[in-house]
Amino acid sequence: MAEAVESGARRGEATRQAIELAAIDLFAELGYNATSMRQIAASAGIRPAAIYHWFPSKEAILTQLQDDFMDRLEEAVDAAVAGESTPAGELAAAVREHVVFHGLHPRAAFVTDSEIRALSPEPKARLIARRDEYEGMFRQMIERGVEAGEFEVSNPAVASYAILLQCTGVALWYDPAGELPLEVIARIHVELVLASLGARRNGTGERELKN
Amino acid sequence: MAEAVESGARRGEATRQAIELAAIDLFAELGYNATSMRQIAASAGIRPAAIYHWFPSKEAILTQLQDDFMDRLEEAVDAAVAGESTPAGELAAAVREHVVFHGLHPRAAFVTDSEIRALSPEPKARLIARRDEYEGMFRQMIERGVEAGEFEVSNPAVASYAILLQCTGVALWYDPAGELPLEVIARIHVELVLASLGARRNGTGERELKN
DNA sequence: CAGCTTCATGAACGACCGTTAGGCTAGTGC
DNA sequence: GCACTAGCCTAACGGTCGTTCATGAAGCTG
Repeated sequence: MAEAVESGARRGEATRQAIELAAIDLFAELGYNATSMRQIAASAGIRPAAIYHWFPSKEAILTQLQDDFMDRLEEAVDAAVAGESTPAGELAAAVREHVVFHGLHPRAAFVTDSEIRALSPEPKARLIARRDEYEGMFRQMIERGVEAGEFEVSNPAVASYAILLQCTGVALWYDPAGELPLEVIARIHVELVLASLGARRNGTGERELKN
Repeated sequence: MAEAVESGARRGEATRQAIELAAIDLFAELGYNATSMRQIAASAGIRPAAIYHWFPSKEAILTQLQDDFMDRLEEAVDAAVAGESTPAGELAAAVREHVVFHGLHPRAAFVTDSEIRALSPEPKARLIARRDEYEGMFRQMIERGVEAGEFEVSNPAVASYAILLQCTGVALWYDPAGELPLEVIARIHVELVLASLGARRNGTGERELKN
């Protein structure tokens, strides 16, 4: 017994995860540039030099976190959309999943969003391209909804920006210990989004408006 | 004649403005923590030590910029709302002005929003309180609109978060050289917001939906 | 011109940064 | 038991940071 992590113990891959967890919390709280490798190491229970056994640089930690977040976000939203057949149904499912995912991983979401500018040109361009592609998925759902007569909106691009901004922002204010469960918050956002697009409320699987 | 700013010239208050302008651009582009006093000084055409004649610290520059932005934003929105008589009219005017103001001052908006965490506890609490108060103004307009039967919304607090996030986000993507004029973007957001709240389109001064 | 204030300078301080070099040690493969 | 590697360490590197200090030119006041 007693495999407890002692001072100086070797933990292998567990160390890598400890580094990532420490980095996500510190980056989210202090910002990437205000966080030092020494802080990350201390929070992970190792010495600064040990980080370089797992990551080639500080920036590599950041890009790893951001790539992981985008991977899992895209996977979750793709899966949610796959079960729908109409543009309105797809968008409702995508919005719901986007909100829930951001509520479950607020720090990773925040770090991915707000630390884009901390990246050097190449990874920066890569991440921006990924987010543009993700936004394009929402815009296309809106455009298809307009063509199908399900939505009525002046400008699908502006609408997609507005939708993603308000839903992503849930990561900024949602409190797991607060009054509103995440599922309720997600449902409210689906209502707001569909209403903003002038969606008819018929057969999209939506519940009643009143609480 | 020739009062041109030479190397080593004394510019008095103009130096203060040069520092603020340089800081706003650099903070917005690189982030507060990634921007050095030496960069600000170089961009303002002075030596680092001269900054300390106008500001007691680096953080004081940031708080000055943030306070100025909030002052002018509140003033602009208050003035816009003052001319309206119904909750829906007030909210429409507030959204319009909020969007326009953020489109006109995107860097200041971005610095105010995203560098809250760079502040030390006391100024941080002050700025958060100010933003909470500003958000409360929007929430109250929504609540009054619900009471007056003009809006239909599950949760006014969540709605106000959603509205402010999508409108504030305009500062992140609006391009003055792009296709859409700021006034059009503002109008689209008024449409989206009013629609999301289930507002009736009667006598709120709104134009037609199409185009 | 004398005295004072304003505005800016060059030089330097101690602190902390990301990163690296090199060594120790526990565990594995033979 | 011996070589080898993975994992982590201590120590230190060169560099940059925010800030301070002493100094002085320029301009106002009398």
